[in-house]
Amino acid sequence: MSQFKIATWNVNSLRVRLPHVEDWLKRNQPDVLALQETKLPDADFPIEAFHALGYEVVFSGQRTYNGVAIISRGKMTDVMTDIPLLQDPQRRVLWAMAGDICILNLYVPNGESVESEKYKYKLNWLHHLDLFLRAQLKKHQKIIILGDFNIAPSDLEVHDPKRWAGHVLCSAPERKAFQEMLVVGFEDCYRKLSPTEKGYSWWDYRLNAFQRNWGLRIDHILASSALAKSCTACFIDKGPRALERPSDHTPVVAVFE
DNA sequence: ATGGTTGCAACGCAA
Repeated sequence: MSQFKIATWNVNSLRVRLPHVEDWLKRNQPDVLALQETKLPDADFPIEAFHALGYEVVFSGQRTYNGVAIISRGKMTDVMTDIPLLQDPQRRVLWAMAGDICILNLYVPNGESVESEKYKYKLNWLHHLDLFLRAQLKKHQKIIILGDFNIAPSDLEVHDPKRWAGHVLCSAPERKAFQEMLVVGFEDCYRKLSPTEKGYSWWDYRLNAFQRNWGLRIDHILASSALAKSCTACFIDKGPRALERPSDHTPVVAVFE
């Protein structure tokens, strides 16, 4: 493999965003694209649209909420849709191998607010993810974790840190859980290549947040140490967020060579 | 910046 281009995009309904995704694939030609919030039951997944563009697909969906998919140029094997020991009816996890690289596509729970039961669910979910990652790192050298983490890892990833201080997506326990992933053996590709740049991947639909650049960087691509060495680029493509009827997230891309 | 918008699907829930 000379070059491997991988991207993540929370599309907030694949039914609505399929034209954007098709157009983006044609223009950007990634080897792998991980999607979150497809909001589609598996029976309704637009398999043919991706085959027509020369891509294989695997997906784990549900009606109305959540749903993840991996779009890949090459065949995928060893597909898993759940974190062991985490009984979760919500479809948020998709693991697959593409060649010798393990891909883990995540739609981490949002948490709603730090007072919410959903926040407890988020932290428990992240704890089980940590256990799973430790186990997988013992078996595999090359792992990429990517998706909507619903965590802004530091104040550098927040347009207005004072307004967000202590709130969900920015709270200390969430940031600790993210930091733990780096400690066990992953690197944040965007931060590795752009140590001080303020780039966001999500902007609220309300109050013209995108036009005002009131955003957060909550969509991430993490690479295991063995792979991170070969990451030559990682960038956020703001283009799709500026289209008519956009997702509230925009794609994040990483290149390995 | 404590209101506001989007998607789903049904007039509320999740983000």
